[in-house]
Amino acid sequence: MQPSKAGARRVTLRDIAREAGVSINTVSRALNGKPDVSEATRALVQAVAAQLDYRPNQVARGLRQQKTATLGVVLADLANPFFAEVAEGIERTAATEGYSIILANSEERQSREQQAVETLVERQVDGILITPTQRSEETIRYLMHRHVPCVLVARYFENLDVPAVVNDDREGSRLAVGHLVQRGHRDILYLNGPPYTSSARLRLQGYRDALEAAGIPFRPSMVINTDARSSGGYAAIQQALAAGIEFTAVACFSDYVGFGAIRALRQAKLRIPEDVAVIGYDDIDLAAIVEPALSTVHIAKTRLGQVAAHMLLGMIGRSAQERRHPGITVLPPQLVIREST
Amino acid sequence: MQPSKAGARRVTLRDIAREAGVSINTVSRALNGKPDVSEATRALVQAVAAQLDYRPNQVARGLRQQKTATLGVVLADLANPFFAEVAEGIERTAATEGYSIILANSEERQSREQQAVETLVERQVDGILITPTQRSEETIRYLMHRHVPCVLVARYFENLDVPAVVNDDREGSRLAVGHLVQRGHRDILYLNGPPYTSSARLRLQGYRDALEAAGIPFRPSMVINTDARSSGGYAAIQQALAAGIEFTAVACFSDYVGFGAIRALRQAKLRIPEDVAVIGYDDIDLAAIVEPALSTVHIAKTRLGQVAAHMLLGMIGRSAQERRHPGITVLPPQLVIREST
DNA sequence: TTGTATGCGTTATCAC
DNA sequence: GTGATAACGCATACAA
Repeated sequence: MQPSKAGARRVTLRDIAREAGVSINTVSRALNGKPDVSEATRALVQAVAAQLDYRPNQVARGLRQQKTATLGVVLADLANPFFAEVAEGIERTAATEGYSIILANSEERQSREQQAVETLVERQVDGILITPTQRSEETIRYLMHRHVPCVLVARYFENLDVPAVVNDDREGSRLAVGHLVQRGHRDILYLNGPPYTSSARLRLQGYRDALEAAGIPFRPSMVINTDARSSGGYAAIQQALAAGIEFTAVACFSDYVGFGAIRALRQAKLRIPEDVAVIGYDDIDLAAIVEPALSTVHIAKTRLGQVAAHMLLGMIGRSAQERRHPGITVLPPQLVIREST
Repeated sequence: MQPSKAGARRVTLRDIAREAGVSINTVSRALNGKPDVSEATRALVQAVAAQLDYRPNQVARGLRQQKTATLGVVLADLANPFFAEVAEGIERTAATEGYSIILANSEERQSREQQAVETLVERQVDGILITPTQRSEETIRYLMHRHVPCVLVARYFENLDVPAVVNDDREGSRLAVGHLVQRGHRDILYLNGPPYTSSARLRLQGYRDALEAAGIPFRPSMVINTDARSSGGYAAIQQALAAGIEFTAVACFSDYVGFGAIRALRQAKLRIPEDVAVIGYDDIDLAAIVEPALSTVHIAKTRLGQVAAHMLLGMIGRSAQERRHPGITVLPPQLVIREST
């Protein structure tokens, strides 16, 4: 018997059944380790299945069982190492638990996010992990309305009762700025991220907390909004320098912003950390590699993904009504002091 | 009528049919824009569908049509910005063409790669994009044997007739090293990547090409193998320094390796580029941001993904026999000179 | 123009 | 233990 000629139809349970001389569902139960099937026939069926190189059709199985063993993942920016690492964590635990992931990239755009979520629903994913754009709550409400298990990652909505796994952004930022204060800095610039994200708002709040704790008055002129890209950090520093703002340290929304800031600072012939200290946030792996190595706040990014995936899997396990909200899990950030402060 | 109570069953064609007072397949053709359905009933059906917030079940559709509109993507290292950007390109064109992607991460391990591919086959993906670990050809052969359309990305097998989209690694490396030569360097260290990958082998070859073109004898002692991580670049430089190898420039397998090299060089109080020039490969976005900005070879990573996805989609369009191999597409690299050379 | 019947590959519910 | 039979939701060949 020639296995799979050109354009060969895929082998199904029916083929095995015919070959083994048993019924189609005996094959099914034999292969799925169900009871009530003699060891003899089970062995026979398994042998035939192996010989024919049988692979179960998960699409058919998904239709029948109303369960696809698939998780939807929609990320705000796949090209950003932060999200890529989160994705890595998600993928790993999903794979370990026998789930596949369908990945979508919203590129921080509400329309793409909405589109992605609708596609995932149509594809009957068992649950969705999402780093929301936060430009609108619509998408999340839609998911809740359709009773699709959902966990927010890295960002969350204060006014929406949806499970989430986040880093303690406020605390992390407080740590970072507190560190600067401890080093004797009082004129600390803050390069903020997109204010529509919970992470940006909370990190800004942490900055204020740290100032307040040190008795340093908060000055709105010391915070500059950026787009969270390194070019944003670069532009912000140039802007601050041009405006004649005096500062000896700069705390950044992210490492990327920090890299841009460092670049602008250096071009202005300022030494780091002697003239100006710089601290980032996220601790992407390049932060440790760059010269000077960037002080920052470590987020366990892979872990974030893993924890979120486990939480979602837990929700999927139980039925709709007993599916109590697991609430918000907050992972502790960690200050990492390197060379830039 | 209350749309979706708690634990509501999903609305199907049958529900629309009942509500609209027509048959189930009239609904199907009305919704799918098929001909032979009066405009009146089509309008009615669409109205009812909208009112019930109907979403087609793509799993059922996939089973019926033997086509899932899904692409499998298996990446060697999701956390690596290079692959993340490739993934971004793939995802974007897939989404544009109405396809979803199931993402798997092989982490450069043969066992995970094999596992991933088998899962994708079971899930009936219409085709697979893969950056092979190249530790074994087994996986690819398996795919060919099963007649699953497949395109290799960024790496390829010289002895296997499989479509691929790659960067011209040999030419890119030749460009990079040629640039170093032109700057007057003759003692050029080469930090090699994992030799089992086609990209590493070809880039090493490009290094030799450039030396030969300049009449500089190749010395095996000038090439040091690394694991392609920045720590590898760091260690390689330390090793070279300790061994007393003399060099005025170092060409690297990747930007990551270059970053590590720069770090080691600086710790040894060597100035860049005055004492030692460094050039990378890939042009990940951080290369431009870092101080000194890294000279490198640009690969159109997103484009790589887009082209590969389009090629795969083209293969999926045609039937198995008329599906001639589209061959190997080679994208031109581009030398980017910044501050490190 | 519309409805009926069948099947995609699988699992589950029943008889035997 | 095992085997018919139905059903998951949809699309299609065919009948009306």
